[in-house]
Amino acid sequence: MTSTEQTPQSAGRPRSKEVRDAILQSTLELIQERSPADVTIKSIAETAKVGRQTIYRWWRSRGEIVLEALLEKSEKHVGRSQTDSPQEAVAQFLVDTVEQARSLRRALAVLMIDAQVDLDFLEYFRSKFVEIRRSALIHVLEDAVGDVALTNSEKQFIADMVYGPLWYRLLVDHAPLNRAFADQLTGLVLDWLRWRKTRISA
Amino acid sequence: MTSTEQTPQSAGRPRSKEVRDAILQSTLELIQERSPADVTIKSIAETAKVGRQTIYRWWRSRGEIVLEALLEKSEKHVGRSQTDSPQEAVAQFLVDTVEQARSLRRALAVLMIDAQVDLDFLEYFRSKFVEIRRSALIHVLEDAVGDVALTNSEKQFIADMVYGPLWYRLLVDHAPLNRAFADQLTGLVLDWLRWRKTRISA
DNA sequence: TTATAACGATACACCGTGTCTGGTAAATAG
DNA sequence: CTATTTACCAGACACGGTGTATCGTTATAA
Repeated sequence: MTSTEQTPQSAGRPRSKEVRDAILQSTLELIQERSPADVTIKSIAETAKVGRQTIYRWWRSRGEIVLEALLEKSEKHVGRSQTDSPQEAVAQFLVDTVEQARSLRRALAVLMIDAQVDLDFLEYFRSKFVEIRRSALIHVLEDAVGDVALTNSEKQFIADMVYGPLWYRLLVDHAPLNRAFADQLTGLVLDWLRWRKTRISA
Repeated sequence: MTSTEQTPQSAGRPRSKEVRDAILQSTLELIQERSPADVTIKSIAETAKVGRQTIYRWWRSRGEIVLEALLEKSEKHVGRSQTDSPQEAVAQFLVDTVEQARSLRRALAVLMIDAQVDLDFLEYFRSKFVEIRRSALIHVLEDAVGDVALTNSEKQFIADMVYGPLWYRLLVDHAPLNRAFADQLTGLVLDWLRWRKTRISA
């Protein structure tokens, strides 16, 4: 149902990749420059020099556009750096995550806004974005705990403890999304993992 | 600048408390019944059977109305229950906080939405709501650590660790705001306090 | 009584929404 | 080559919310 899925080229004029990219690019630019309320479908169409109907043909809402733009951007950003230990991998993951959240702050806020207004999009946002990030974190953590099996409840809890404060800072903006914050998260997570390893699994 | 402040009754017809209450009450009702996008100034005025100008005279935005309604509601809810130990006070505080967040979920989401759209309101929301709650939590925690002095950084960190996951669950709605969640938070906080007490203060 | 300000109601210009239509461009099927 | 199909831009449309202004009224202080 999203614009990423493509029909097997049946008939008619094919979709223009240039137009699609212009829309996604213009959306991210507008978010940087304007207030969320001023990033409208109309303003996106005008900035991308595109007919408004073209946007409505491929996306159902502003949120879907922003989400697709972010997903495409993060795919290019998969340059994983080498680390010596699984613990360092956790630290690196959190530094990267916090830095990404900082640089994409405004776009992420728009995603969360639109998810609150549109329940269908909240569902989509959860499955295509939130859960992917949570799984990635948990994967890195499981490498760090070694052969200790984490329960489902523990996985959910630790994911909340990382992404909760992250989104909270991103939205409320009462404290910076900087290296110190990433280090605090790392400390908490690694301490918890250590404590978990030395415990007899019930 | 808010409607709670009153001029010292100079001249002219005084402000109607009935009208004010009707507006706040209608706002909370509408939030329960409708999507955030359908809770408009217009719909609030119609539901409260009030002129639209009357609303604009006392509040600058939808967010301010919702915030004032919530603040008034929580003031009536100050019935603190007695607890034996400071640790139990922490547990009780978190149970109450999670339960409040659950029951006021939709209104709180509207607050966060409006804070993202309007920077002035974000500032107001932080000072009149977020920081108050953070201070209350920290106050309860300081009773529980006894004579150990918490650094400012530690206070901010622990507040993020509680309110972060709370808002995250409230907004993303991937897991319930129930007693189990409150207990998880309590466990984390009390473990952290124990660990903090046994450490030499640097 | 007069001045002042709140209140309900209504009208207004403005803007974004989502849909539709017309004209054109780019592909496939026959 | 022609017919068909679909994408694309442009413009128009009705709808609804915004924030302001105005009018008649009501309630208070001086």
